[in-house]
Amino acid sequence: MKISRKEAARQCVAVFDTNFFKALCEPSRIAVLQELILLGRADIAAVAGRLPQDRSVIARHLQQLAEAGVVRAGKEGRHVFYQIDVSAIRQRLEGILETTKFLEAAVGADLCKAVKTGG
Amino acid sequence: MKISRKEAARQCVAVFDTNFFKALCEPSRIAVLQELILLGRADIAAVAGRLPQDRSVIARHLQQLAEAGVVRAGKEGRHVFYQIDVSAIRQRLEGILETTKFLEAAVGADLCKAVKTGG
DNA sequence: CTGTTATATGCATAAACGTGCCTATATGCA
DNA sequence: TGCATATAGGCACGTTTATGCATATAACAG
Repeated sequence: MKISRKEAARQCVAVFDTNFFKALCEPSRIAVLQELILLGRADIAAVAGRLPQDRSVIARHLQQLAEAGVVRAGKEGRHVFYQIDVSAIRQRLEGILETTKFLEAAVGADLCKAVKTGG
Repeated sequence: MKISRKEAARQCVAVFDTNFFKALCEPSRIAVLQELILLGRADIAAVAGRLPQDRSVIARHLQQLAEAGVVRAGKEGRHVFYQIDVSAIRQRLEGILETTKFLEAAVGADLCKAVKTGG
């Protein structure tokens, strides 16, 4: 399907301007995610026990990751267990990749024209 | 191929902790990217002319996008022309998706075990 | 050579964000 | 009820970062 450059730009913004990338662009949150992978499923204290930051900091990072759909939270009594939602991440990435392919089709056609200022 | 959880975590960090996501997590830079898609290939002034920020700000955003491999720069006389590198973005996303699938295979197996603190 | 234009960069400022401390709330245990 | 633990959230502080201005450098036009 041939889509317009304008539509491609709109889709690009819609895909990239989300909390998904925002959540994954911080090294500390990646570290949290790494510990979560190693532990499989763990509560906040268990994750924080393996990282230098304060518990409250880890708790907030996990909240942010959950809002981004990267991890899932499950409350059990006093504990809130987190686990990485790999299939959600994969689906999100597949969607982004699909949009990128549309973008490639829309942009690749006429890259010859160059826009510059008056001079 | 079956990979260990530890190896999956290592790969996850290697993939996510890059300037690629860092470049794409800022709305202003996404706007720059959007204009670049609309214009096809343009110099800094042409992009900045369509955005509220100062030229120098746009120039730095474009530099950052170039360092992340999202756009390509080509100097022609006084002008520096930028264009989005969609195939590079696609290849990068495909690599990330591949890692995510490995992660899915390593993590999905034993998600039953839960780690929590002593209490 | 002079002036104009495009970009790069140093600097200061403001906003966003990560971080840690403290406290409130809630849950579980004796 | 009384106490300990897990989490949530307010608050202040320091760092990062986006932004704009001024200036330097480079290239083109006259």
